[in-house]
Amino acid sequence: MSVRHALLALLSEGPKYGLRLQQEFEERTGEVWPLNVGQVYTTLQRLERDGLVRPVGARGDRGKQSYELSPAGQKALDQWLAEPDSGPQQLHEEIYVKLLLATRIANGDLKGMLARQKRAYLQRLRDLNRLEEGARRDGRIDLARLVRGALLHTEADIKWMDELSSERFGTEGARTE
Amino acid sequence: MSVRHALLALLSEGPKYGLRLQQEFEERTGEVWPLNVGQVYTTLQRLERDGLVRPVGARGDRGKQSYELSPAGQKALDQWLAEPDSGPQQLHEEIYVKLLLATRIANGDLKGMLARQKRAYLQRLRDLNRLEEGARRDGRIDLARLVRGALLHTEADIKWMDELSSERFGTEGARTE
DNA sequence: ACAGCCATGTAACTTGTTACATGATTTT
DNA sequence: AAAATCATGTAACAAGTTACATGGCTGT
Repeated sequence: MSVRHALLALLSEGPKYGLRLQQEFEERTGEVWPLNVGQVYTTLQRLERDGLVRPVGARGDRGKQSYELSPAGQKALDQWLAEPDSGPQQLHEEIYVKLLLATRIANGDLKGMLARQKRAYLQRLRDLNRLEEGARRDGRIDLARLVRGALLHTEADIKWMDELSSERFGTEGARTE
Repeated sequence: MSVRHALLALLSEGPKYGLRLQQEFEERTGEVWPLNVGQVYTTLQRLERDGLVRPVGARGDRGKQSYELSPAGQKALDQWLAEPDSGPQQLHEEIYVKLLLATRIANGDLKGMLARQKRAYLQRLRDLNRLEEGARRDGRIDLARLVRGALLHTEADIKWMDELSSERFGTEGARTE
């Protein structure tokens, strides 16, 4: 539901047309979250279907069709902002599944896998750091903040992997007693 | 793609039937990731469609239909395990969108929103801690590990929120100059 | 006139997800 | 025989995502 809400949020600043929404979105998230323009239109349709946005006025300038929040849409946005993040989804991430289940099957080299994974994460850390610097330099502070969040998550993942690495795995771990 | 791969991973230990897959999955992830049995069947169908698993033998015991990995399925699993986690998705999380876009619209009380959000996260932290303890006590170490991961992520999110809170927001922040 | 951008739109597909239906076997 | 449990299956939808089609305007 992220794109839906993102569009609502952008529209809360005033009516905007499709392409503009896409541009503003990418302005903020840029290379770390490219948004296909098509998705903006499909999402707008769905939002309209659900009565959260509505076309405003007739087509303008170059066939531009602006949309605005409906009262229901404003309400939905406020509600979304007010309620804390929805929780358990936190756990549905790929790396958890991968490492957890991998520890069970341990196809040959679990250590190798962990090492590879960690190397990739360290690389990502470096990339993100570079990205953050660049973003700050360019005054793209939304992007910088976003990247900062990704950085912290990546660090957390690395810590998690380290903890996993230092446990005893395999057939004799993973037992009750 | 998490459920798909999880099933592949479970099947790599040997042929299993639908309900059993669901049970083993929940044994490990339990309350933090309930998996509707129906989804196991739909996913199995899709995996079979893609040639990654195949029914093995005829129906047994109580109408049980076991499935096994095809060579292609084994290959897909190995590949998935070998390649590092796919990256940019890291950024598509709801809280990022919410806080980032919220800082722009600042509907009334941004501070309040951050505070509310943080309170919810601290609560989650407590819940997860309790859950982890319980899981360890019950010898459900996969669950414990999973929860541990969620814990670290939650801590990272809190840290992120704290960093955001201590920035200057609103109209005069967020500028290039 | 032609290239290229602006802008909208859509058909198609994927995964996740749920509610519900169905039949077979145990248990009481 | 009724109730509970095991087990499979399906119809339906949401949201994300992409590749492609279309038309209008602008500059050369």
